[in-house]
Amino acid sequence: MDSARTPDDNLLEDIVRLRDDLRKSDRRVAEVILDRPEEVVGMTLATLSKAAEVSEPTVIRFCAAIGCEGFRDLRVRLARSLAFARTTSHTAITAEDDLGAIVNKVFDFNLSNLNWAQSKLDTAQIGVAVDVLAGARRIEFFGFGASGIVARDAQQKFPLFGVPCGAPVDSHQMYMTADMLGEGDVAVAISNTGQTREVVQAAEVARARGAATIGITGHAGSPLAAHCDLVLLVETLENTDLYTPTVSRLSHLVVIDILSTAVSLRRGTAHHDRVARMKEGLAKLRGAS
Amino acid sequence: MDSARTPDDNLLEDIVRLRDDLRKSDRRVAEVILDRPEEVVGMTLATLSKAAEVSEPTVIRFCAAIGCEGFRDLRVRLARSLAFARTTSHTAITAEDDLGAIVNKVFDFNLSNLNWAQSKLDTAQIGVAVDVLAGARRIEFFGFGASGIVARDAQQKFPLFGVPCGAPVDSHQMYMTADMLGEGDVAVAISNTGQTREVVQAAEVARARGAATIGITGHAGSPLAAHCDLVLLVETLENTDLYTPTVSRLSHLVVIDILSTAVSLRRGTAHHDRVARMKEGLAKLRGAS
DNA sequence: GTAAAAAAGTAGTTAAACTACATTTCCATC
DNA sequence: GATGGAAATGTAGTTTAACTACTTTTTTAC
Repeated sequence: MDSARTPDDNLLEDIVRLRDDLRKSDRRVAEVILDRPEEVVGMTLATLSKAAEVSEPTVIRFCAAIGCEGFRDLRVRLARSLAFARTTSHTAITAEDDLGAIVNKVFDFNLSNLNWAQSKLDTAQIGVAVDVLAGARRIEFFGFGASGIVARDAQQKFPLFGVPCGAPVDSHQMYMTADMLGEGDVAVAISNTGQTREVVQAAEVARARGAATIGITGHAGSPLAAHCDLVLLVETLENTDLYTPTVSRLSHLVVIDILSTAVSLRRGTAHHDRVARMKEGLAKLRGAS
Repeated sequence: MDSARTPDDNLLEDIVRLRDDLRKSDRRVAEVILDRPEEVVGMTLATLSKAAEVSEPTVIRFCAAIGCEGFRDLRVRLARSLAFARTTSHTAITAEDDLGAIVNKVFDFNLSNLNWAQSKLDTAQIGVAVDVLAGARRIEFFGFGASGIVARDAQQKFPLFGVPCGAPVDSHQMYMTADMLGEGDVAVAISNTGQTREVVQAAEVARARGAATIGITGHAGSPLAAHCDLVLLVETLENTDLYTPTVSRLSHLVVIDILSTAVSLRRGTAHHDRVARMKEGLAKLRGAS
């Protein structure tokens, strides 16, 4: 996909991920960069090598190891990375953080994660999912907990999908709904881990009943992926520090936006006019006159 | 807020703005940069001077004229500017867009909106809200439609808030809940336009009953703002193109993340341990072992 | 323990950014 | 229109920074 952005754009996160496979000296450079990236953007090679207590060629080798073409390229790509987020998934929120730091870290985690998800998303798979959804007689979204929020949000997009949409809220309703699906229906099952029992079960049952099943998950080899005809892998920089918010739901919401928009655009003029009219009425309800 | 990233750091726009006041030769450099900025990021001074048909020192002078500390600084700031611009430069989604373009536009609308919201958020107001929420006996979140999704998400954060939290789902329950609130309770009312009748009413009633009211809205002068003790203004780049997704809900979700995290960090060790234990159990439910 | 490979540093070279000075162009005044 | 001064711009050279080549040290495998 020529217009998709590449991981080049999130160098900080690349450094975090590659860190364990780097040479010992390279890791010292990495630590300095991760510790104070905004400063490093303005440093010379000599300054950075001193800060990391390695030689200049070692820094050059570090640049090559992380995929940069020299130090100049490192600086440019780091600046680009910092435009998105100044912290990485490895940064914890602690009780020592003042409110400003909390605000920035929470935003940056989410920004960085969205950017990461975008760069890793397989547009061809999205295209297949759009085909399936555009042909659906009915769509049911299954999710629990944070993914339940995404499922409910997706259901609200039923005017864009252009067919009846549901999002059952408890595990019994989920089972019942899945069981009543059949040929021509689509089940979209959402779970970042891909292991939430109720969601996996719903996908399994829906599939057994003849519905097409689409999984939205962060884990390709998960039980959910195994029970779906199609998997939309939404990679996430999730980290498990106690106070780091669950960021996957935002990228899942964006994927829902994409699916609903793309399906809607498939529908043609009558649908388009109908959606426009509905949005106009909704704006009145919302009071945006 | 000294550590907030602002869209002010946008060299491309600076160049456009300053262009008419630049020297003639400087304008030739500006034209090359504006014509092909992505290339310029990777150029040497010599290459750029040739492309602009000026001498090298003239390019250096151009750098100084636009506020850069030399060519190296120009390159870094241009890279940063481009990273911002890439997320903000999209036209409306139309039926002519291929799927790749839709994917990028949807992501970029959301990314640029989060960036904007972050830069405009008043951290002092967030701090006041955190104080109020940390002292609440009970918290109820009110939202409808897309904001209903946010309210439900916020309610799910009750372990972090550390007090009972609710998010009534229909207008009758919202009214009943608001009416039963009292001194010591907090009502958080969420509406991007600030004009959704049911949400405004809930805030009004809750406030009349003695609850502290916090509004999360994109519009400072709205009816919702008028009925709240405290307003968290979450600015949004919302646009009303038919197929541009409702991006405000993502920034509202991030604000909920911030509030819940900050309140949780206020609670102390016993709460901290309790949250940790709960998250551990939840991870098991989610299957992340 | 030994040899080979990998890692890392020193020394030097090259390229790039920048400064100093000279030349050209433009503007204001008569 | 001519002249002088200021501003703009370029040439030439210097300095700095990035990088390469080779040497030394450390690590790994047998």
